[in-house]
Amino acid sequence: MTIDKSLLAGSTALLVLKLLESGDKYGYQMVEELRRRSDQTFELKSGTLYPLLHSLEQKGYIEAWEEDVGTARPRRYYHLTDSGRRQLAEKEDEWRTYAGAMLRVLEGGA
Amino acid sequence: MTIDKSLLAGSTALLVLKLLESGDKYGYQMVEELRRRSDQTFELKSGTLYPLLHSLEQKGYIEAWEEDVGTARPRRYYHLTDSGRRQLAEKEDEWRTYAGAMLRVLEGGA
DNA sequence: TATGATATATCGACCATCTACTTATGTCAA
DNA sequence: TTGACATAAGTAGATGGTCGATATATCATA
Repeated sequence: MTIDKSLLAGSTALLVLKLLESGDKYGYQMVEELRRRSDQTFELKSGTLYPLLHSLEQKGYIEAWEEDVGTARPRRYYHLTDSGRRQLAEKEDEWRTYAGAMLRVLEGGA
Repeated sequence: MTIDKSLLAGSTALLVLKLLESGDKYGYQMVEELRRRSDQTFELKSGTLYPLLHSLEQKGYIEAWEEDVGTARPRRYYHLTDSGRRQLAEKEDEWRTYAGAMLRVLEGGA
C-alpha cells in the first residue's frame, strides 16, 4: 500500500480525533457519541478505546484532564492539541484517498 | 464494531473478489490491475496476496487452475465460485455501510 | 553480465483489535 | 435486598491481517 499501512485497521484513531474536534470528551462519552453519529455502525470497545487514547496521548495528539464528579471513577477528559489537529487533517485526507480508490475499484474503474 | 471485525484490515479480500468478478486472473496480474484501477493507491504485497488467495480457496470462494506457459512458473488462475459471488455482494454491502458511517462522522453528522 | 520484470510462495515480526475480566458506584425493578 | 444494568476506566492474552525479507526460476534488456 502506498498509503500508511495502518490506515485500514487504524481508522479508529481518525474517528477519535474527529470526535474531539468539536470539544473535549471522556472515553465513555466517545463510545456513545460514535455509536450515535454512525447510526449504530461503530461500537467501539473499551478494550480498544482506552489503550488507543493512551497511545494518542503519548504521541502528543491529545491531552488529558480529570473531573471528579464525586460518583464512581473521575472522568478523564481529552483535549485535541494543535499537533493532534494537524494529524486529524492528515488522517482525514488519507481516508478520503483510500475511500476514493476503493470506489474506483468497486465501480469497475478502468 | 457491529460490522465484521476484519472489515477494515480485510478490505483486501473484497478487492480480490471484485477483481475476479470480471474474469479469471492470476496473482501477479491482480497486483498490477489493482494498482492500475486504484491509481497507484493500492500496492498489494505478494506476502499479503498469496496467503489470502489460499484462504479464500479454502473457504470455497475461489477455485484455482494452472496454465503451463512453458516459461518460468506456471500461472495459477483463480475463478470466482457462486459462493464467492455471494460473499462478494455481502462484503461490498458491508463496505458501503462502513464508508457511509465514516462519512457521517467525518461530515460532523448529528 | 547483471539488473529488472515475471511469477508464486513462505516465514517471522509487528500492530491493531477483540474478548474477557477487574474495579467501583448509582439506580431501578422484582 | 438482591440482582441486573448503566456509568466509567482500565489491563492481559489471544487472534488475525499486513509487511519486509527471502527463496526460487526464467526471460529480456542494457
